[in-house]
Amino acid sequence: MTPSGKGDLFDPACPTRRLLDRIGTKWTSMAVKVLAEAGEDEVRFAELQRRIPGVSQKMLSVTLQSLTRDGLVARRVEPTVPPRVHYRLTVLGQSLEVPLAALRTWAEENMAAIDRANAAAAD
Amino acid sequence: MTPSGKGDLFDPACPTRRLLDRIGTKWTSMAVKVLAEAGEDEVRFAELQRRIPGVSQKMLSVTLQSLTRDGLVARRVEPTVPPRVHYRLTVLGQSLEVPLAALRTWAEENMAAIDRANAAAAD
DNA sequence: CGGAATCCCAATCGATACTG
DNA sequence: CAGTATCGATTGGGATTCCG
Repeated sequence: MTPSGKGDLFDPACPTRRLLDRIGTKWTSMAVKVLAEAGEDEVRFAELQRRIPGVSQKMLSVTLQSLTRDGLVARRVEPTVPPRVHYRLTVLGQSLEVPLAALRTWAEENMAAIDRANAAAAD
Repeated sequence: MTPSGKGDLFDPACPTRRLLDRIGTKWTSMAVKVLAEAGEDEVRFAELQRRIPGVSQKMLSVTLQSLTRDGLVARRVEPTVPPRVHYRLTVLGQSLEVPLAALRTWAEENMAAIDRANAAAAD
């Protein structure tokens, strides 16, 4: 990356876009929310899938991998057979939950207004 | 839209995902930021493009259309020739800026930690 | 049980060209 | 100037199958 070439892009100093690329991915915010609701408790893979309606095994898997690589989620494997894998938010992940919760609150309070604007624009 | 159709999915009671679908789109958050920085002032199309490095005419256009339909941005056309089109955040758009700014702050403060986690995971 | 691998479709985005 | 139209490349993500 960093094509210092020509039409060169925005600035690498814009972490916001990079963050939105991550949390904007289809299932990430829901996974963070579910894990945040669990508080200190760990949540197993299947349980997460149950609590995130519509998510496929694959997408939940890649989503959790991504969050784990980013240091937002911690993964713990019980070496039993069959294995049990537990997830929880890291401290960093919990700190992200704060602004994310604010965004959720905004969404809950204002999506209706956005829907109304869209309906009005549909003329 | 209005996923009353079929591709329908999880619960419609989750406005967060729908919001993230919008602001998570590549240029939306940057456009909102630039418009927010302008405060009460209006910003012209070309000026927005100048302030959002890398955005194409087309993408800026569709982004602004989307924001306008959502009632987050107001569009004003001066019927001169050539025309001048001005954009500004609506009150709703300004209210979105608040949680969005919080997310930006988080991003600026913690993306480095995420990058470090990624580097550490690259083993 | 919790993934990894593969396939495939749909949406997104960029480049380019054209218009009022 | 501020778009719209079209096309092609890239990506996201769902379904399915296989593995430890």
